[in-house]
Amino acid sequence: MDTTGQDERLSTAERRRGELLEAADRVVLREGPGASMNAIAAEAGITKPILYRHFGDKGGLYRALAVRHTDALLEALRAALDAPSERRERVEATLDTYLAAIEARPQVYRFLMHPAEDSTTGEGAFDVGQHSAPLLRRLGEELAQVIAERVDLGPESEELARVWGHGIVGMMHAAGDWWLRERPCERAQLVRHLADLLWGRLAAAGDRVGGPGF
Amino acid sequence: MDTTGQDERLSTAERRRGELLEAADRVVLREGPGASMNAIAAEAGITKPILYRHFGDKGGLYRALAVRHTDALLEALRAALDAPSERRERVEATLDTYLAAIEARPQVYRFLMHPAEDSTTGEGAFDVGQHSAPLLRRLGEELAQVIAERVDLGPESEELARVWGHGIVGMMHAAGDWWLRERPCERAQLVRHLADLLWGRLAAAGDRVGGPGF
DNA sequence: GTCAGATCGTTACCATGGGTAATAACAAGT
DNA sequence: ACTTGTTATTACCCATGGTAACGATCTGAC
Repeated sequence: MDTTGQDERLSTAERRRGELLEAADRVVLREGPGASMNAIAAEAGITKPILYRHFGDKGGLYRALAVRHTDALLEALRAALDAPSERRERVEATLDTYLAAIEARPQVYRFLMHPAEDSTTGEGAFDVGQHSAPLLRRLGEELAQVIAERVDLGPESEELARVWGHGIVGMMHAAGDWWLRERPCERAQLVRHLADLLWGRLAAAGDRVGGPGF
Repeated sequence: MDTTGQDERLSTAERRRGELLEAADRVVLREGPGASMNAIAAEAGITKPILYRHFGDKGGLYRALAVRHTDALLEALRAALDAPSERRERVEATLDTYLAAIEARPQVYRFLMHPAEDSTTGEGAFDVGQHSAPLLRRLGEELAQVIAERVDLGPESEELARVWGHGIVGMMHAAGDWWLRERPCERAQLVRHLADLLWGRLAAAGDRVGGPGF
């Protein structure tokens, strides 16, 4: 990713926009999603109105930021999804890619998923247009498409694929979120556990002594 | 009639707290999670400082509200989880209970899960202490416990159960969220699709023509 | 040279909304 | 009646998103 290099054929406005986004990124990474527009403007060496000229409102800025990171993550996931290996391996690779990403940059992840975080002064923190849902929905749709394209699911293929796409993404997200907080095991282990779940081990497992199992 | 309305002789702090919570509930249901403390106070027939005396800050109020609804939902889920039927049936009943709940009261659901919503004036909307994660984590832990208690998972039982608990809850949540937005099918159908996913149908399905499947 | 007009930028300001003194009613115990 | 503790109110602080009005600067045309 050549974010910093001086791009040749870009209008000054586009260049500026990129610079502003990077400044915003730094601030958000440092201060969390509650970063104020003033702080971002200061980091960029300018003042608020310019930010508003470029991004409309705070939601616009955050959306631009989110899109940027989401694109990067999606690209990585697509690579894992498109690898020429067996299905189980592919699923594990995808899960691992996602988890590795959120492990490597938890701040970015928290920004994308959990808009608010601190409440030092008196405001709580801003959500600004709910960018978490877009990311998850995008991932869900993407996965649904891959499933629909490649897995033979009979007549209800389309519908099933979408349900599964969103379901699996949600599973990955929730498990990852919990794992990131508690770190109860290695990443590889988590990946195996989740793949096992997807592979129907819950259905296959026997009941425990004392009654019918879940 | 003075400000409080029809109160006989009931000045207990707990009663008041309950009344305030109900007023807050009405406002949040009407105006969404972005409801201001002033609005809530007005609905309750009192003023801000009283709310702050009772709940500390906005996060406290919203947390109290969330706990209340979460408790109700959890109770319903526990009933489905504890039914004396077979595992698959139980899983379907639990999924259906959850989905029926969010279908019946989407406003409540959105409040619990998606803190922000509108941005009429100029602020975006407040998250206030992230009450969505607590709900999901609580559900995840609860389910993990049920799984660990009743399913025989071998040596890693504990760990597996927690991963699965959070994973399944996340799957349910994400799929439900998407379903609620797009309504692509009947609830029963969604339940079946999700249960199928949990039952390993993804692993069992064949590849589509043209290459290895996901 | 100088003037019109986009850009790019700043200061000063508004409105909203969370949160908190300072203070007023008012009940009861003495 | 005097004190005391609870309850509620008014009036305020202050941070933040968002904007209007104004200034600087660079470009090309005449």
